[in-house]
Amino acid sequence: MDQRLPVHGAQGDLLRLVAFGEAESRADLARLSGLAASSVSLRVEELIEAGLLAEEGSGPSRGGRRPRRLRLSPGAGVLAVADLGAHHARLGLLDLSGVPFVVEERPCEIAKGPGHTLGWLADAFDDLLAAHVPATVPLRGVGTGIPGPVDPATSRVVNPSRMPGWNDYPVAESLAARYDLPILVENDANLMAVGEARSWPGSENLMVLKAGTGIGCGMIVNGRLHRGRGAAGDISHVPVRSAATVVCACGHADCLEVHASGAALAGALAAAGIEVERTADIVALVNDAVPEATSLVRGAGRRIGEVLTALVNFFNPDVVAVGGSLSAAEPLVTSIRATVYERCLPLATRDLEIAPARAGRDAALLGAGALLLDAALSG
Amino acid sequence: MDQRLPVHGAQGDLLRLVAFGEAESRADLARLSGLAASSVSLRVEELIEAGLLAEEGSGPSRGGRRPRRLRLSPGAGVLAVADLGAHHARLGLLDLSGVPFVVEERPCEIAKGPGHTLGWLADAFDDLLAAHVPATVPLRGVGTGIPGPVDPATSRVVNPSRMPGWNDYPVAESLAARYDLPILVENDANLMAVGEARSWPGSENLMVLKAGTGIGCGMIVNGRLHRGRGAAGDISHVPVRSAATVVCACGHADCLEVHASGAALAGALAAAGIEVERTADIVALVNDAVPEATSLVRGAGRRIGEVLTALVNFFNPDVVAVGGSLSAAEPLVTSIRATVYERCLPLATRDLEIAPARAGRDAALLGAGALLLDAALSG
DNA sequence: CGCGTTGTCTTCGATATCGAACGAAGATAG
DNA sequence: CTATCTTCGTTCGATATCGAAGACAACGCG
Repeated sequence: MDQRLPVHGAQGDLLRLVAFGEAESRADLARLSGLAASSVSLRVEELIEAGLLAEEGSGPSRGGRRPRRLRLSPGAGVLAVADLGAHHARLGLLDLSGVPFVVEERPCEIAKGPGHTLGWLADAFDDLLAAHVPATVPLRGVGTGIPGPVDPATSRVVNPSRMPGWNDYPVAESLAARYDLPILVENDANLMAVGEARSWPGSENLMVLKAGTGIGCGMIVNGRLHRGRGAAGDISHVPVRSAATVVCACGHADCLEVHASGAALAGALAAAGIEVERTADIVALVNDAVPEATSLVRGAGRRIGEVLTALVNFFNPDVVAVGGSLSAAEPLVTSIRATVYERCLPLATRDLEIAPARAGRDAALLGAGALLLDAALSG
Repeated sequence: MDQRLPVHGAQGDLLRLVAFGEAESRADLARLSGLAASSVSLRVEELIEAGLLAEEGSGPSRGGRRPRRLRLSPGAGVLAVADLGAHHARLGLLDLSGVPFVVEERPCEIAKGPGHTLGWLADAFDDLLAAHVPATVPLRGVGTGIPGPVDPATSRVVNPSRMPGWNDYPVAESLAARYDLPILVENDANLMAVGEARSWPGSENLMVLKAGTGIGCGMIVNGRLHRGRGAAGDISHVPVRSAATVVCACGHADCLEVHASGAALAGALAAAGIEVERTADIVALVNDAVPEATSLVRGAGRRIGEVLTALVNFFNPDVVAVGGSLSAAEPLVTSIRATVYERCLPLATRDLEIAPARAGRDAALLGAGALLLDAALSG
């Protein structure tokens, strides 16, 4: 059941082009890969031989002979990916195009520690695989998102604020012990950014904001995830202006997180006598036009926009995509946009799009799939 | 005198490795380029044939046969580069390793407009070439830094704040009309960042601050300059907290520039009855321990540090290098460092170095050389 | 001084890629 | 329906890269 993809050299690039939907024929592949048409034919032949690609009828003519359409072979393999949250995990099985064919959400307490959680996760994967994947179809990679910083050099969790027991735990090694496969461990906001980036073709530089219970951000530079030393994108503790001084768990005052996160809004609503349990409840209140909630969300948007102003001037992205559960509240995006456009350099906002995220709830799973495929297809 | 480098394919990579001092022998080249030793020998042979490389004695043995040391041929060519400022231009001639062998500073009023300035620049280049370069040595590239935003797609100046008449002027085309060669036009802070980056081997992600009369910043991501859409790095109009409200030329209040630039400090000193002409005078005052000057520079450092806090958390670089004429005032770097370390996430500052720039006054010229070589050697 | 070791560079056959030419299959026009 | 053009895919000789083996050159040690 466990085996690495038997690809070498240019084969990986070709497979990737087909998997990501960029190429559908040998001619497409030749154009996009830069290889000679003859070389493409040879490689494709090998990939079909290996059971990874399949020919499937013919495509539409573009004025000449019809192309013979190429697809990933359905039996080529699957990826198992997850997005771990504080109390829930989102699990998915993807085909080698990175398209999910099963997605489930299961309760899971990350605070129970890494040993317990990762064991549970692997069991859940095995469970899903047994239920939805024939034994003949091999598992090709395993990946998970983590709600905390991940050191890209070691794939260990570092200084997580809400994951007791996880600090410096070798997550990737733990999974590798159970699966002899490419393993991916990455911060959840980063995965979301990668997934979201695929919904913005043509844009090479993106900021993807995750506004939920907490605030996270992922950064795509030149089409690739920027990790820095593992902390990149963490804007939750940037100081913001505010009338009242609120101290954050990090020890500093007036971090963005204590003024604009879903948790902070829930607190403020509670102080106003409105109890909410989860961030989705806040969105519901806004959609019901409860003035306190709307006003609070607007304020959060302005605070976030203030922070983004500096970042947009500095990074000058093509797109700022706003995702996370709180982004379903329309005033959030609106007020972020207003603040950034008002205060940024015209040059920086000239071609800037600030918009709700497009990739939906599975963005992180899609991102995990994309990164896993990248890893598997360049080996 | 004008001809493009006659290199194709892998030759460029090899030449680059020798030029940048990373390889000194065929064996080095084989290791670093990933090519087979036999292929390297062939390519090197061709490059020697073409007069670009030369063998120069033998290097030190590492336990076996001595390597035959490779160097760029002295007659291989030169690059002409400049860094245009408001009232001065710094001009240099570089060999193909990017090492300057002539550097001059000449007065030049950029406000006279692009036609005049670029004509003057080309005359100055011709002048320098005639004086220092034999006619047999060809010019291989021309580049210049500009104190304003440059659109990377078109190499035109866009919305420059202090360059009347330059808006949307096709600088690269204008130079190309006079030189049939690779042409480089880039923002001055970006060039400085590229030059500085070469002084930090091993660091892939850098922020390079240029603190002078104005405030600029360049960003190196993954070892390469990040341009965004041409505005990346422009932090001069990020709002900062301040007691007094000062309106900036951009129309907004309390931009970093009006509180922390050399120009702003000069203004504040004048208000205190101390007249200064140039930023260097401020540095002199600080070094003479004039309390008003030192205090103002400290304040500027804190303001800059505040802005950097958000950027460092977000970008998570390996190095923040502080350059520009004002950086010679030691309290500036000290107070930037103190502010950033105090307020940033520990994870983001764990491996962060905040230090004075290492590349010196020619950083921008070095950067221009590096980018020109990159361009010339990948064609 | 001889000899094994280590590292550098070249020779040469094996292999992979390229690119031009060709055949296949369909669109378009008269 | 035929002629012509376009695109797709394959065949095949020319070319470039590779990699193993060997020649070369210096060092260290007995």
